[in-house]
Amino acid sequence: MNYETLLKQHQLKITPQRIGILNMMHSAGHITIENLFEEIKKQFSSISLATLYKNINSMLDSSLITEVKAPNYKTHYEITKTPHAHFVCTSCGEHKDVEFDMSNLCKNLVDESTYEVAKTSVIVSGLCPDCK
Amino acid sequence: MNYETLLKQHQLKITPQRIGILNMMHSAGHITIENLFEEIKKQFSSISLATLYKNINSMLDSSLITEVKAPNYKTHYEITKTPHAHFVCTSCGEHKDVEFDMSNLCKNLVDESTYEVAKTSVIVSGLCPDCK
DNA sequence: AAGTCAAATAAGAATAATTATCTTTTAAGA
DNA sequence: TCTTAAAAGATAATTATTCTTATTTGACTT
Repeated sequence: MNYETLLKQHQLKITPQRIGILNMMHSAGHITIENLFEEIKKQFSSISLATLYKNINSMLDSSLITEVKAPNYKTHYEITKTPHAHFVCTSCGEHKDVEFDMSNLCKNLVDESTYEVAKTSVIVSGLCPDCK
Repeated sequence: MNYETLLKQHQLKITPQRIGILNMMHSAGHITIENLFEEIKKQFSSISLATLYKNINSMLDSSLITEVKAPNYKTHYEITKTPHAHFVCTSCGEHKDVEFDMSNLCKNLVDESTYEVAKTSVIVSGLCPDCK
């Protein structure tokens, strides 16, 4: 699916800046605000940091993107995909997606008759294969 | 165990401010920097915010405390306990500990022959029993 | 118990990160 | 096309965090 229709589905206006942000985010996999700004400036030299923040926030509000907040690392952003876990390498800092069935996890976590589970975030840190 | 020996174990100097911070953190369970500062000022009216930040950082470095970074919420801090998961209520904002066996989870998550897992963070959000 | 020293504190300056304000521009529907 | 609400850009304001310097204090030694 392309980003135009994705934005439309989330009732967000289609702008070149937003397309650019989503492209960067997609090719990086996960990216911080500051890296995103660096990259996006290459394409839109006059883009304002405020525009970036505002777009990040509106895309977060609509759940088009997701924030990944790993302990000891800056927040990374990714395009929302099917639920999965993250692995963060303490050596190279890389954030990697890890396939994982969240719904199964929740059954073991809290009593779903008393809690109403909405989202689950699983972040594992350690050494990735390259750094081990 | 009291906080003096806990600090000593982590090779941190015992100061009244640090004892106070740990007391607040313990009674709150999980607390943000700003709430911690509000509370601690009642006890140490002249405490500096820089002191709070520096202590939080040194206690994080030594793993005496742990940061809990839930999506959409400010970072909360807690005294490091045995590994457990967290539940964050999207209605009242409460952070609650949830018993959970992390080591078991990891076995299903990544191939431990290629990855070296150090820590795991599991944060579930939704409605707590009181808000459901 | 007094002396020493590295580390911690306080105060405030400096820097970084995020949000708000205001004007201009633009996407999208009539 | 025209219209309008929303988005972009510029920059100010706010908030969060770190740094600097002088002073104080905890912990260790004698």
